[in-house]
Order: sequence, then C-alpha cells, then structure tokens
Amino acid sequence: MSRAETSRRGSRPGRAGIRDVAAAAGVSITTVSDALNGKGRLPDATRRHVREVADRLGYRPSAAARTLRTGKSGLIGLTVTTYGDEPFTFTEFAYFAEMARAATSAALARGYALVILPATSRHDVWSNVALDGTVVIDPSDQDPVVSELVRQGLPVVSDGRPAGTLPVTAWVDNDHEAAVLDILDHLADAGARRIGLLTGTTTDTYTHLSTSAYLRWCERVGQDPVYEAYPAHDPCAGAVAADRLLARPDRPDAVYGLFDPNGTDLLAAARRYGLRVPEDLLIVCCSESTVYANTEPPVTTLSLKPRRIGTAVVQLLIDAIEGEEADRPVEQVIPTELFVRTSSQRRPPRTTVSPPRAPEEK
Amino acid sequence: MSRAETSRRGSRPGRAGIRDVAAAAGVSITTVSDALNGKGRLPDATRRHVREVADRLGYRPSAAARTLRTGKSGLIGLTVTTYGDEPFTFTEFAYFAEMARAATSAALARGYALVILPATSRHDVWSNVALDGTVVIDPSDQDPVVSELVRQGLPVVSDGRPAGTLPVTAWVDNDHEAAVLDILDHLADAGARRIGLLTGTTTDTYTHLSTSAYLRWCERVGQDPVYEAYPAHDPCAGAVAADRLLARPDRPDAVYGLFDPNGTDLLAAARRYGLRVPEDLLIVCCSESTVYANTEPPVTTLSLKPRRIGTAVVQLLIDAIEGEEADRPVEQVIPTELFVRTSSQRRPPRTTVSPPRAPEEK
DNA sequence: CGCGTTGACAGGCACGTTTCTGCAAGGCCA
DNA sequence: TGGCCTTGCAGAAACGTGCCTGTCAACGCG
Repeated sequence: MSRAETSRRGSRPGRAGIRDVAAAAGVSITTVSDALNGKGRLPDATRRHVREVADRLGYRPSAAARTLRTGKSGLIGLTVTTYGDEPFTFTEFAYFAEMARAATSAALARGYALVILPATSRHDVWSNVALDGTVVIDPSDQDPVVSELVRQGLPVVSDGRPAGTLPVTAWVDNDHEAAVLDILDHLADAGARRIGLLTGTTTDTYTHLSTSAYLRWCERVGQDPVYEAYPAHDPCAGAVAADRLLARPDRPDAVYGLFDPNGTDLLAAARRYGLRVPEDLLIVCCSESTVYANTEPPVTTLSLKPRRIGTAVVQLLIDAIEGEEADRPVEQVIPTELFVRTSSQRRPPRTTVSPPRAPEEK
Repeated sequence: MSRAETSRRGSRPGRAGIRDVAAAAGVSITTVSDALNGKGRLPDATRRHVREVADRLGYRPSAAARTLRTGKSGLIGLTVTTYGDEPFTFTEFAYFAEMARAATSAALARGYALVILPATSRHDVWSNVALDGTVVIDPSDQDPVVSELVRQGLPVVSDGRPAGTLPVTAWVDNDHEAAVLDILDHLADAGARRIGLLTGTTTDTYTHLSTSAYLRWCERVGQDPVYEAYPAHDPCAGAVAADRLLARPDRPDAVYGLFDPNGTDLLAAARRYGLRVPEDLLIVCCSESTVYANTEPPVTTLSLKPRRIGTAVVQLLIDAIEGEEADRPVEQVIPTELFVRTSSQRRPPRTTVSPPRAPEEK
C-alpha cells in the first residue's frame, strides 16, 4: 500500500513530488495526475480530495519533467537584434519597450512566458532553453540563429517582413512605404516645398523601405532628395546629422526623421540656426514617446503601433504552436497612426494659457 | 552492436537524440555524454570523433531532459511590477529598458537567459517554468509570488531594497535619500528659495524614500514643503500635476520631478505661465532619457544608473545560484549620477551657434 | 605468474511527469 | 445467468539526459 512513504532518498525536503501526493491521498500517481489536470474519469469527490491534499503539501509539478514528457515548455523566445554587444539599440527604446510589454501580456494571457534571447547569444544558451516558438524582431538577411530554429521545425514569427528568403512561419509589419508617402503628402499639404529626410546607415528593412519610398516620392513630385544618413545606434550621431541637414545650402523647409530622438534633435538644430517651428521648418518624426506632446512646439509623430504589433506577433505564434501549421506564411499588416501636432501645421493652434495676441496670417 | 539504429518509433525525424549519436559513432551513450560535456576520461581521438558525429547529425541536447536531470535550467525570472494589466508603467520605460538590457547582457555572458514574468501572472505560468532564481524589480510589501519563490528555496535578488520583511537573498539599490538631498542642495546653491517636488501617489519604496527625504530636508532648512502627488502610471496625469504645482499661490522657484516625463511636463507648464527656465524656474528630474540633452533648455537629470543596477542584480543572483548561499542578505548600493544642464544653472552656458548677446547678470 | 592499478568504455538507474493499457467491480440487457 | 459496457482506478512504459557502477584488457611489480 505505502511503498513510497514521504519521499525517496535524494529528494529535496522542500519539494513534494507527485508520488508524495499520491501516497498522502491514498491513491495512485495516475489518479493524482488526472485529478490535477482535469483528465480521465474520476468522481468529483476523488478529484477534490486529491486537489486538497496537493494544496496542503504545497505540491508544484516539475516544469522540466512536464516539458520533457509533453514536448511543450510554454516558453516563447523574444529575439532582438544586437548592436555591438547590446541587445537593442537606444533609438528603439520606446518602440521595443512597448512592443515587449504588449507581447508579454498577450503571451501571458494564453499561458506562455517570454524569454529574452539576443540574436548574438552564445549557442549553448540557445540550445539550453526549450522553446515552443520564437518571435524575431526585424530579422537580418541571413540570421544563422533564425534559420537554425526554422530547420529544427520551430515556429518563427517575425516583427517586420523577413529580409531575403528567410522562411518564417508568419510575419507582422506596418506598411512603411505608405506611411512615408502619407507623411510627405501631409507635409506638402502644409506648404513644404523641399522635404528632407533623416535616415540611418543600417541595412534593416524599416530603414530601407522608408528611404526608398522617400526617394520614389521625390522622383514623382520632381524634388531633389535632401537627406542625411547616420548610424542610428549611436545616441549622439542623430543630433550631428540633424545639424548637418539644416546646414546644407539646399536647406529643407520640412524634415521627416525616421528615428525616435530625431524630433528633439531637429528642434535643437532648428534653434541653433534661428529657425522657427513650424513657421520656417516643419518637423515630423517616427516615435512612440510621449514627450513630443509637450515639447516646444509639440512635434507631429508617426506611431508604428508597437502594442498592436506585439500582440499580433504573439497571437500568430501561439496559433502556429497550438494549431496545425499553415502551408504558407501568414502576413499581417498593422496600420500606422499619425499624431498631427503643431510642428507640422502652418497655423499653430492657440495654446491654452498664453495671453491673447493679434491674429497673424501668413 | 546496432540495436538502436536511427531513432525509435515515436521520435521526431528532425531531432537526433543522444542514442542516435552513440549508434552513429559506434560508442555508448555514456561516452557521448562525457565527450560532449568534457567529463570522464577519454582519449582525445574519441572525443573529437564523437563531437564530429554529433555535429554531422545536428544533435542538440534536450534542454528539458538536461534540466530534469541536473536541476538547473539556466533560466532567470525577471519579475516586473504591474499596473493594471500591464507589465510595467509608462514612466519607467527608459529605466526598465536600460535595466533589462544590462541584465540580459550580464545573464547571457554567464550562460543564463531571462524570462519576463509579471508579478500578477497566472499561477500556472509561474509554476510552468523552471527557474534557477528570480530578479524582482521593486517588490511590494507582501508580494505573494516572491514569498512563495523564497519558500521554495529559490534565490531572489531585488532591484530596490525590499519593503517590509520580505526575505530576499540580496538586493541592489541606489541611496535615494542621499540623491534627493544632493539635488536639493544643488538647487539651493543655484539660488532656489522655495523648492517644489513632483511626486507619486504610489507606495513603492522609491517614491516613499524620495518624498520623505524631501520633507526632512524642508524641515531642516525651514522651508514649507510644496509638492504635488499624482498617479505615476498615468501618462497624462504628470502634465496636470506640473500645471497644478506652478499654479499654486506659493509657487516654487525650483522643482524636482521624481519621474521620467516630469522634465517635459514642467517645461510645458512653465511656458504656459510665462516662466523662463532657468531664470524664473529651476528644473531637475529623474530620468534616463537622452532627450533632455536637447530640450529647450537642456534639463538637468538624475540617473539611477540602471545599467549598473541590472548588471549587479544578475551577478548577485547567479553567484547565489552557483555558489553556496550566504547566511545573510547581501546589500549593494549603486551611486547615482547628476547630469547638470542649463535648467538648473542660474547662468546658462552659451549655446554653440546662437548669435552673441550682451552679457546679462541677474 | 598472481595481483593490484589504471585507462576506456558499456549498462543501467534515476530525474518527475504524462499517458496508454489493463483490471476489477457493478449495472444493463438478452 | 452470462456477456458486455461503463466506471474508477493502478501499473508501467516512455520522455532524453547525467552519472554511478561495473567490466575488461593492458601493464607494472614483487
């Protein structure tokens, strides 16, 4: 009857196993497992009794054993691109934080947890964690980690359409080209004659698509492109590039900055050159930061909706993990949102507390 | 000789097990395990041969099986406080992102990976992941999750000294009281006569310590406290609180804001009331954001050094995991850093490109 | 030549689950 | 009353490692 009394020789005293619960409840291991997992056919009395005994012993099933047996770990990798030896870059802070936050919530709601795994992780770390699938943020062209994960048969969903022929299970992205064209039209509508671009020297898809959309728009409307590119992972280089852009002989009268800090970079550069915003210079930048609602003047921003992207990526991944695999990759496009503020409007709206002034037409 | 040919019946074709490697190399399972893990006594020829065969078969040891056998998963929990149903709050974005980034790097360098686990996670998620230890960010007074982890014997290291009697293994924190006193002295040195505080309504340790240090400082120098408290997790409430603070009859001539967006909040409120910074109002806020280097004017910020905190927390945790447990909690204090900029200096330094003006003394 | 020693491997158990199979008891129907 | 289905549970086989124990040959030494 009681072969396994309390615990066997090597067991940690703090951890009760399923055997201990079975012995304490006077039932078999199978009955305990079925009672706790809601399986099998047991009368409610037995089920309740087993649950009660398990609670009393503080029983927690071993995640490792369960993973080994079922093949599911409940863990999702969150792979972030690395710049140098840092997991993510300064300019992506707000985007990444919001995206990770939403992804964490979405995963949690379906019983999964997120593991942060930089793309340049040592190989032993990657193989040391049992993943059910992976989210990849902006995968580079021939990421060895991603291709190996795919080769192992793990579902991979990427934030940003995969570069090259990376065979991901699904991807979620904005329509970056449409967003850029929309902003350029918005600036032109506000009276801009020569629109400049602050862009990056990196080769990621976002930078590439946005820049080429800008170049095509310039060609379409017959404007010479005016842009400065800088290494976006350098927190200081943006201010220098903004300065360079406004110092050019063909100084633009409107600028769109692709990265989060470009708004303050451009505002500072405009002040240095005595340019008024928005009278002399229209400014828009791509940012998720809330500071641009309170700058002087408030800056129009493009939001890539990282919350929706993070949620969508995780949903698609878990669908792929739990359901049967789709035969072809699922693609999902998340609309962007433009928060129009003073910096891109020719006639700034009156601020709340400022004293009344004579109306000025331009 | 070849009992286990390629794989047994149920095995996934993509995944080669240690048995397959042993069979392909013509050795036993023990020899494969020893050869790959650098244990046992094997001639180099055998070791190399086994490694080569394992590589050829694309063998990856099962993380779940290894965890089950060794009791170590190589996973560290990163527990973040939750506001509502969101893992972390808006005002902590930059701090959390930097801290998580540093923690991820530090963990990775020692072969560990981080799992994001909000404090309000469903219980099944917590017990479903095998953790070797946990980092807790600013643990609340009687966090049920933390106390249960401690009861299970898992090492727990907290960012922020634990409130109440939470028995953590170690903690890392800044000297928040000294930092606040330092800032207040700095503002007083710059000429401030009445220093206000923008603080939070939450009960976390950071807010509590900082506010009480402010109140004690006021008592010491004989100034009436002037402060406004607001729910820091609300992204809009900060601007309103800053406005309230400057609308008071006993309007302060200097303000320290405890949270990241307070700098722009205060700048915007100052503009609304026609106050010049720093001539009429000195501003300092606690922030890790780089935008304050380029605002108008640049804002003095206090950095809590989240990179150093994240690194230290992970180092202490892994030390506790791998070494023997210390008998008493290890405490580590990280110094803060004050980046003095124009907003807290009575005589602002000349900006680079601005036209020369007549020197003005005040 | 017997014997202890050492190198080089093989066998097999244990980690803690999940789950397939099986078995006894009882009710139902022909 | 016997065969069959249902109920309530137990036994035991995996899952894939790590590691402890054991075997066998070679070898030096008295």
